Amino acid sequence: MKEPAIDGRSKRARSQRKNRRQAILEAARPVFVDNGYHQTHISDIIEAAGIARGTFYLYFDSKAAIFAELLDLSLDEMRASIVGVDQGEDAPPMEAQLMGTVRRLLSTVVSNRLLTTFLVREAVGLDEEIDAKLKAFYAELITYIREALEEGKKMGILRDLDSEVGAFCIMGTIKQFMEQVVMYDREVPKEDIDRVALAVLDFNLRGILRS
Amino acid sequence: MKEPAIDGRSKRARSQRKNRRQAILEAARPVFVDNGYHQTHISDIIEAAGIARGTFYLYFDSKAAIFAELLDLSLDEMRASIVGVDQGEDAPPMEAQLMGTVRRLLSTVVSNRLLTTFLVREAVGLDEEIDAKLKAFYAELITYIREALEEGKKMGILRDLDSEVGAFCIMGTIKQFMEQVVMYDREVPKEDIDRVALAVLDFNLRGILRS
Amino acid sequence: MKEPAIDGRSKRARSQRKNRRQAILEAARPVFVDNGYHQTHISDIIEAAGIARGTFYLYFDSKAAIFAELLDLSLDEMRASIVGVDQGEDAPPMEAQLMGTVRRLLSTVVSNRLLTTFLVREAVGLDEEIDAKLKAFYAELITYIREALEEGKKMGILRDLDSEVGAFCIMGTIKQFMEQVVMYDREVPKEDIDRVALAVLDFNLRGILRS
Amino acid sequence: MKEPAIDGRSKRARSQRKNRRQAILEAARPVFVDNGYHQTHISDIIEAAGIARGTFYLYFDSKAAIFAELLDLSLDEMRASIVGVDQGEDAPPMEAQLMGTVRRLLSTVVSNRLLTTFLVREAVGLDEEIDAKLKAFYAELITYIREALEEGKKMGILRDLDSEVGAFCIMGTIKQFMEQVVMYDREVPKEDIDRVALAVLDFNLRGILRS
DNA sequence: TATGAATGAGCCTTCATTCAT
DNA sequence: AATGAATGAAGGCTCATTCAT
Repeated sequence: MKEPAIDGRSKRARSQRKNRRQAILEAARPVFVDNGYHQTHISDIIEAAGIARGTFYLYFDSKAAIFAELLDLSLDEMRASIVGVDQGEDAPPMEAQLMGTVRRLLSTVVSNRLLTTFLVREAVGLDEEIDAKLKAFYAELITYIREALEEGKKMGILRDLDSEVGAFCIMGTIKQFMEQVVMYDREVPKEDIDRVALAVLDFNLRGILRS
Repeated sequence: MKEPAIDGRSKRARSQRKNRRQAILEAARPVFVDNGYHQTHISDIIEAAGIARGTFYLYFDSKAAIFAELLDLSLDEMRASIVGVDQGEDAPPMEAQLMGTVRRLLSTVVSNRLLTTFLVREAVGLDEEIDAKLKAFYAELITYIREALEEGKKMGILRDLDSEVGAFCIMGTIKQFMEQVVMYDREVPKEDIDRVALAVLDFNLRGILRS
Repeated sequence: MKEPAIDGRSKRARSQRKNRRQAILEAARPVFVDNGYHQTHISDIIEAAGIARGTFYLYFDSKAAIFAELLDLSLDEMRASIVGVDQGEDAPPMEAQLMGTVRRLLSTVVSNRLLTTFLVREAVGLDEEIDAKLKAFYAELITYIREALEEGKKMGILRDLDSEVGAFCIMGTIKQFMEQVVMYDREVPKEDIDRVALAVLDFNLRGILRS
Repeated sequence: MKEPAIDGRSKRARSQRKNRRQAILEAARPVFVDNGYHQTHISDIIEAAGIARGTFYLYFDSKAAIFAELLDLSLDEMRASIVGVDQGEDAPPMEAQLMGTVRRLLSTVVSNRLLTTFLVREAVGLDEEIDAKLKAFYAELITYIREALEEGKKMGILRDLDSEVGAFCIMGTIKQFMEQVVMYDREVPKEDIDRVALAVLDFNLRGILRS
């Protein structure tokens, strides 16, 4: 008869613990984005989260730890916006799929400026571990693009270009798009996004030369 | 007869002063590149330069100041590797000029990894002033590219794309190239550079689609 | 008929409370001995005792309080191993009594290393109150010895030495013995103890000079 | 011609540096003695030394480091007050030599209460390294005493006792003497010291029994 | 001009204790 | 009585900058 009480308490506790963690994470994110990693102090985070100094350390090991976690969350959100190209028979045409991916990616970027800021401005050169994560993420992305390119070549859709170089060029156009979004932090209307996403895709598909 | 002597002396003094500054700058650059801005301490710089602590502050106002100056130098080197597209009558064809610029740019990047590291990894989010400089540089570059694109369109060489988007896409491919160079800091043979430079140019000109 | 029940309940409660206290004390002792006062944290104690943080403070006012209590227990155990020298007519000879005391003391020390560690290594310079307790205990011991010495002199058994100095010298030999035991925390066989106890007694009785 | 100037400067600097170190050490010693290691904060030391926080760290790596150095100094002072027993032919009689050593030791102890406090009250259980130093010192001392005892036995001056036990008993009487001095920190007149030193020596030589 | 000793604001982290449940 | 999340004071150490020589 005691068990349920204990369970209840600990369940509540566990849930609250999760909430608290979540709340601190959410409070910390904009602080990091606004001030940068080095100019963000634990004081800023706990003030934003409305908690005491010690409380912070109940949930996170260190400043680096909470930052790494935020970065992971961001990377996962980005990953989720990319889905593998479907190569099945009835799959939509490759071009449409790529368009979808680019559009989704750019949408994610635009609708989550905090995340983007992390990826392009904050998380570089801070820490071995953090650097490694970013590097891995980008490598992952480039591999994904390269494989899509090779598949496209095999299918005869794409011309015979250097997949490696092609992949990082595409990667570059996407990252630059992210930069632009972060840099001019005005609201971007949906139509604009669509227009730009299309233009970026168009650029990548056909280049700048008059055919 | 004294005046000239004095002049001479002060000229020599001024020149020595300039040399000293230069020497400190050159000593500091690799330190910043290797350790990153925050992990570079004044101690590291003065040790590398072989000067005393106080001496450093005779030549530079602060750590941020010497960094900003190094950044400026880097940006100028980059600028020097880009020359305006010649629109005169006897000018070489636009395509050749663009190719030349890209090739020069990538060469500069490769032959000066320190500089590149600065631009892509170090100088971001450190300081309002520094950020502004970088932002201005990239804006400048994008403007330059956009104008070249518009010129190309007017001349009928380029197709009718969104110059704005086209410009930042090209910018993105170049920056990504820089990243790759920095990331894999192995020696890159000249032929490889040329090959990749060509591939990047090709990508930008023709995209990935089979025509 | 209710009253007794209530009494019974509260008696049981009181008894449980006492048990809990006892359990915490016993759990804390080895922790303090192993880690030292400052390296022992409340976390260590409650983990060892299997109780919650708050529970600890239901039974003890503070870390210093539980430590002081442990020290008191240790001191009492030590005191119990010393009994007054019997000066009655049919009492065993003084020498035998002293021998007994020393032997008992050393035995206590050896069989209770935790206790000993407390007395010689931990409980020094921590706290005014704790220091005072130790000081009082040792003063008590010295007084006891001094009085025994004076009695011995009166009885003509002992030579005419400075009782004060003699007392603290004996005290010193005992404490050093304790140190040795603590320092080399290997198991010491009973015979060894006896041999060393005898040697210590012999030293104190006859000194080192060839008579 | 520059060399002397530089030398002069650096010599002065080095000398001042030494003085500063010395000054900080001397300022820190009583602070440690009065407050104990854990209750001594860097703030206390720099206040006592009249220096800034950072200055402290120019001369010492950490709080533990300055403490260890003070301990070393104390141990060396103690060592210096002990000289090997001279076993040459014309050497003064062994007994006189021992008496000299004991007297010197006790004198050192009395005239340097700070030092003694370190040895008996402060430097225990603080730190692996510090503990090791103390342990080594006492082991050294015991070895010294034991060898002297064995020599004495060989020479027929001392009776056939257990040298090991004898050594630590003597050690114990000395340490206890130190304790007493520290505990009652009143001024002790020279005659008293001599009287007590004699009494301690007498105790160790002849024990308490009427021969 | 050059030196390098001195400065001190600032920051992360720990941990004994409290208190709402 | 028991729990454990929350608290916040406190402290050791760093490092860019200053300044007397």
